[in-house]
Amino acid sequence: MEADTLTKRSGQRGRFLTGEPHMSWTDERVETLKKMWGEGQSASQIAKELGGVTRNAVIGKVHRLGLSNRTAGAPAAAAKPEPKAKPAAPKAEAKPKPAAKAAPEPEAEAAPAPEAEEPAAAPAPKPNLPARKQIIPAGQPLPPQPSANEISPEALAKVSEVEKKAKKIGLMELTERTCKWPVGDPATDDFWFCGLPVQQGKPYCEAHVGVAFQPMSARRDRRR
DNA sequence: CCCTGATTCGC
DNA sequence: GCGAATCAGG
Repeated sequence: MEADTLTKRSGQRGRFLTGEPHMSWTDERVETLKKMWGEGQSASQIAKELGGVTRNAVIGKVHRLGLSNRTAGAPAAAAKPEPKAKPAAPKAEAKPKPAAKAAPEPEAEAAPAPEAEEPAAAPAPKPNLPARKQIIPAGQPLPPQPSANEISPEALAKVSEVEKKAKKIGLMELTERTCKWPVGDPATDDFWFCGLPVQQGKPYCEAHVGVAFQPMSARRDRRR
């Protein structure tokens, strides 16, 4: 019957949250922060989720809470040489490197997966794959891997065309705003990602979205 | 260019 | 305590 043990919920004033100018770090919000940070979410993602705060605010809070380091099973291989000498130099590491071959980091961007109408269990796209050898290094939610499929010739043509304009970026350059369409063979030097601006809410650029998300109307009839 | 976290410092 | 500005890096 402790009525004041924590009174965590008594902090809510009589206002409902809706675009409040001053978001404070309520117990609830801090909880979310801890949870997401612990999960490896980025500060910007957390900030977006919480709303009303910037990633700077999130980072600042994280540090104040003393959770600057999210070591939780991840190797991290942190090389934390005591910062000194310069007032601004302790900048090294602390970034999730997808190239870590010692431990897969369960970092997921949470694929938005629009169009949830049809059970698109079978991926479809096939950007570029003359041979049958796909050995994706990272074991993360990469875009649907290629797979023989019938796609509108026009869509494919569009892809072929867009591939010429593709930025041809590397894995490191992938962001939520870059088309994540893989091209080529990961095992060769001829592998890259489209990198063009993605379509709102989708992981690929317009051209690749076209072939990635087939309504399945065009792909049915595949009996053999 | 986009992004990441780290730190500083005025509020 | 808070977070914008800044920094340092990928």
